[in-house]
Amino acid sequence: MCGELRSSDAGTTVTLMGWVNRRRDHGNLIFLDVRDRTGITQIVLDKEASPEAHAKAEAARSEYVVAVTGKVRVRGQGLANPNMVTGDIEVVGSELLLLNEAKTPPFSPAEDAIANEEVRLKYRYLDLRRVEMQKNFAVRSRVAMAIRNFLVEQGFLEIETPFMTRSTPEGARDYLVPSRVHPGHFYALPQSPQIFKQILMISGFDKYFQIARCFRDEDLRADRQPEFTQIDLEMTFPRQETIFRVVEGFLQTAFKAAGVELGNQQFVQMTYDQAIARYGIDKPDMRLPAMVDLSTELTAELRETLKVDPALPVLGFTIPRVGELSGTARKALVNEIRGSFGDCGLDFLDVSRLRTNEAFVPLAEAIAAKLTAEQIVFNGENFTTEDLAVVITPKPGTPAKWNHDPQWIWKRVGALRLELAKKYADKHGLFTQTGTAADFKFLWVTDFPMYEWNEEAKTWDAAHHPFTSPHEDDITSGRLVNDKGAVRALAYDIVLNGTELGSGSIRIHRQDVQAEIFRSLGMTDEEARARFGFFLDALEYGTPPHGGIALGLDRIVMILAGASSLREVIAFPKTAKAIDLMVDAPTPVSEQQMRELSLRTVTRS
RNA sequence: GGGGACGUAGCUCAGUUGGUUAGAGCGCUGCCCUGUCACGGCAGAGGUCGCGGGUUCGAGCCCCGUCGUCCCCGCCA
Repeated sequence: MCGELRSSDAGTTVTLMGWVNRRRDHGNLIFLDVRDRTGITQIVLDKEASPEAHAKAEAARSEYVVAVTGKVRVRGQGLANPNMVTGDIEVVGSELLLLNEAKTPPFSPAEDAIANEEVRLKYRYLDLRRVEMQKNFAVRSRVAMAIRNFLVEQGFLEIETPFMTRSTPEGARDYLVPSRVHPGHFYALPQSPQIFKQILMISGFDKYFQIARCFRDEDLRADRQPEFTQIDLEMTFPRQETIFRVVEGFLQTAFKAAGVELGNQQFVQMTYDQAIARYGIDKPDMRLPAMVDLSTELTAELRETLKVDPALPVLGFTIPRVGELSGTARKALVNEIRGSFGDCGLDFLDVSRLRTNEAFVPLAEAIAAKLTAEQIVFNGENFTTEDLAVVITPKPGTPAKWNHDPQWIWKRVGALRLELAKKYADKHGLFTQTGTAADFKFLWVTDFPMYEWNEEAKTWDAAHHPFTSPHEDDITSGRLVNDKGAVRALAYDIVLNGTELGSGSIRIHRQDVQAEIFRSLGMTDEEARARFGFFLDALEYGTPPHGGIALGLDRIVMILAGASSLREVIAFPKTAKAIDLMVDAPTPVSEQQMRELSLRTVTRS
């Protein structure tokens, strides 16, 4: 194929088929770069040697589909192109067929500059011809295959589950499919195969997996599409660690398939509480140092002078290798931070300014020492003026909302940490991909809270999903009833570079516990039966302990491809408004179709 | 649902304080060219300045609305 010929092929006669990437017309000599999935080869057409082929080449244009037959020749002295893999050779075209013409494309797949997304998505077939995209989908295919092979070798059975299933009101909004046969009734597309995979465990398939399409009718983000692909798995009699080892195993294999040798990289583990306290987020980006609480460094006196609330944490963090900021840049930064925090009682403490006042020098030193300690733990480097230090203090008399949720300040400062990291990403180089294991920082987050307080409805909701098992201790201790906020779930997330790759849990396998959880979520037994009766029934027929996880294949590939949007690794993605610009979906349907489904549209006020 | 950025030639973009005929690069069309590889040279075509309204003697530029794309918050068990 076009990317495969080398100087060792010299002398052989070949036929190449592909698209005209570029044409360079020198009059009696024409060069055609012919492109296919594997690469590009230069074809030379000489008017004297092959007048017919040359004449056809004159008519050829970008993106014409051609077939060229000719002899492979090593290029002469000084004619090789070191920038091309096939640059040592060329094919001397003796016969050229124009298999198909092409309209002038709205943008060229050969161009380095890429068009705006609207045009790319509308002409997706042209966009997908670009080398970059071809590469992404090759990675995707290899990764999926590696995972499939790994799981099958580990004794997992691939089983498909329905796309048309039953609507479950919990969680994300469902995509609904109207039933023709049952007027007014709807199927729902699965948000995940959750209940089916648990039933498969009850059915005795002790290790199940599926590369499954899932559907969620929620608003999109760069890392969220309405339909996406999960590597879904479940097994019987697992401990958390059993699941972790399986996932770590297939990630190693998948990354290897994509050309990244993770070796024996540590999959760090921390609890949800630790993650919030150290990073202010449940999916910490471990490519950056953690936050540190500096409140112990401030004496009561200093707090008074600096107007710092004594009851709340003083959080500091560094963004390494930002480089020294100019005075103006520094001022702008401080204003920006103060501006965004002004309404919630947080203030920026400028460590370098502290040093200018003798009374505060010891404090500045103490803070610097703590930040240094953290940075040494992180990457072995001392904290220097090259690193950006940010210290955020709470003013006394802070807004009441904090009193209900002391984690609020951690989360808020944690968000700032990410914002600044992104802002200085190019400068500090921590996010620059090197193609080695060091680019990828994995993390398991465990012990998620079981319940989440819903301020609007004044109820406790399931933080994960209602089939998640609480810690055994929390069942026996009675916290399930008395102290829902403190109940920990046997739920875990796998996080990579600040992106949640997957989420799983050990499930409830006892009908009485399941019923108890439904009750604790404010569901009466009747309601639970109405929604999940079939599942409660199943639990009563000998359910083994089981658990599993689901990982976003799209996100894994996105990170491996170094892309910043899922659209780069999904062949036919949708826009932020969930529209497919190529096929133009969704569309209205005919009156006839609507009638068949017993549907009528109404205008919403 | 909310906030922000963007929308000018096929593509990427510039367009000053509101002022005559709206520009560049790439691409495209024609002609020339035997060693280019982002080929080169000459000539040329190509515009509903997203759309609608308003202000003004005059709007690509100001105001209001609207549509589209992207990013973020909410939402995503």
